[in-house]
Amino acid sequence: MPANSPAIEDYLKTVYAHTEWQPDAITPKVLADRLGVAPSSVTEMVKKMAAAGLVSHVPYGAVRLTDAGLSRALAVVRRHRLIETWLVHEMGYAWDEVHDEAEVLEHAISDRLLEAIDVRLGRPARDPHGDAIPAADGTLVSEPWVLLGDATAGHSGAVIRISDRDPAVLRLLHECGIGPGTVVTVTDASPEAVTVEAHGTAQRLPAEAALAIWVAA
Amino acid sequence: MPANSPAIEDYLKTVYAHTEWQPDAITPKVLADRLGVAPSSVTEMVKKMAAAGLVSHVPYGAVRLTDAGLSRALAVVRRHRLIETWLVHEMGYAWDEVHDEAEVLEHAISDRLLEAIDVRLGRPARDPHGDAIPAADGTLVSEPWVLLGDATAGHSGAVIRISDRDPAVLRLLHECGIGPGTVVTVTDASPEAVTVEAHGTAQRLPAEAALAIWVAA
DNA sequence: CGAGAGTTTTCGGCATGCCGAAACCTTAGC
DNA sequence: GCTAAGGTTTCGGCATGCCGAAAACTCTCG
Ligand SMILES: [Mn+2]
Ligand SMILES: [Mn+2]
Ligand SMILES: [Mn+2]
Ligand SMILES: [Mn+2]
Repeated sequence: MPANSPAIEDYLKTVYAHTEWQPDAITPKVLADRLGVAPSSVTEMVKKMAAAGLVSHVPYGAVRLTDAGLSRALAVVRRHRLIETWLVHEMGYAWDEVHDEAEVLEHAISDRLLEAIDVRLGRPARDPHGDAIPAADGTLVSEPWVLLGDATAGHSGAVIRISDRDPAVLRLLHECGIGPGTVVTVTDASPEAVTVEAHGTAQRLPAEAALAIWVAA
Repeated sequence: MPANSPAIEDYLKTVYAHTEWQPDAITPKVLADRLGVAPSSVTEMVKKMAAAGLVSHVPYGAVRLTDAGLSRALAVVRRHRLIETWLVHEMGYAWDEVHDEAEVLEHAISDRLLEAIDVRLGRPARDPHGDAIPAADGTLVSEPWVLLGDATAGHSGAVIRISDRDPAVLRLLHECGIGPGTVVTVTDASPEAVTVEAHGTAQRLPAEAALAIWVAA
């Protein structure tokens, strides 16, 4: 009946985020891993969310957002990314330090305060990781992209976005001088690692880093 | 065992706030009214907090903060008041609009973000209502004061602080042009209302407003 | 002193969200 | 096709925080 709570907002956000990186719908197991809860907790919560019309789910099947769930998820994603942007632009945070703070604040800020932050920042279209910030009406900017982990040798383009899921990856890329906007050229690609040229120097990126990066197609 | 949670933080803050306006310790009934919960809920929570060493309480008696509880309460009050100040100084809120937002954010902000806000604001000593903001070490500024509701005719002084508990009182005072710093002179005092001269005009303040105002002694 | 009013506590219960163990499906490999 | 592994669900249980009803207590007034 409630249909909204910090817990449900995090479930919605996680289901949505998965679709940004993977074409197939998320399974309960992956949801549980991402959220750091037991699979049995996911079963229960998904059942409640399905009853509330936020996701569709058949027993033993994957979890998909309904239209209502997508719109709720986009609202949470908007909060998360605007807060991250604010922390970096105004509060002196580095891009690899904002995720945990935003993870909590996204559930606590009012619509009014969010609007005030959005205005102060000039209604940004992307957060510090290059993640697109949904507009208040759910609109999203988009550009053609390819996962750096899937790119072939010779591919060249600007980094569009970097997953903020793993702080270790963010720190590694920070040390390499790679961030949103950096132009990279793939010189060698294998399943274990991708070697790119960036700022005129060669960088070897392990698969977990290469799969966290979108490059312009 | 937890000894901290949004609920416990609100209980601590409420017990502390009572001591700023009333000399006697708070009773469970008043605590319940202020928090908007049932008396039985207070009994349970106070028992937990006493077990955690945050308050002292004998059955059927009043509730008092221990040293540990006071220090925890001051930390929450500091958060609340710094957030209110930030909302007014940087986010375009009026002083009668900040309380509810701060009531939620005080439980969500990290120490690091609080420090960044404090620095940005220049480490303010008082919030928009004139409430003293405890320093990170628990230090508090203080000046001699008297409740306007207890003042006698002829008393004159600057308004030091105004309780932010009742938004209606805040709006009334806003319309009267009375805020922290306003110099008022009591021209008539009765149990029902106090008449003061402020900015050269007479204002009749009902008891609930007069009892929400500290004036310099 | 003895009531009665008001306050406080006790008790059973509910809602949310989480867990582990065990049972139950699905599916890939043989 | 069968089986075993792995994913999913069910089930009982726990922690937090809240409630209302009823019992217990305190205190004031007559
Ligand atoms: Mn979150
Ligand atoms: Mn991000
Ligand atoms: Mn609060
Ligand atoms: Mn205040």
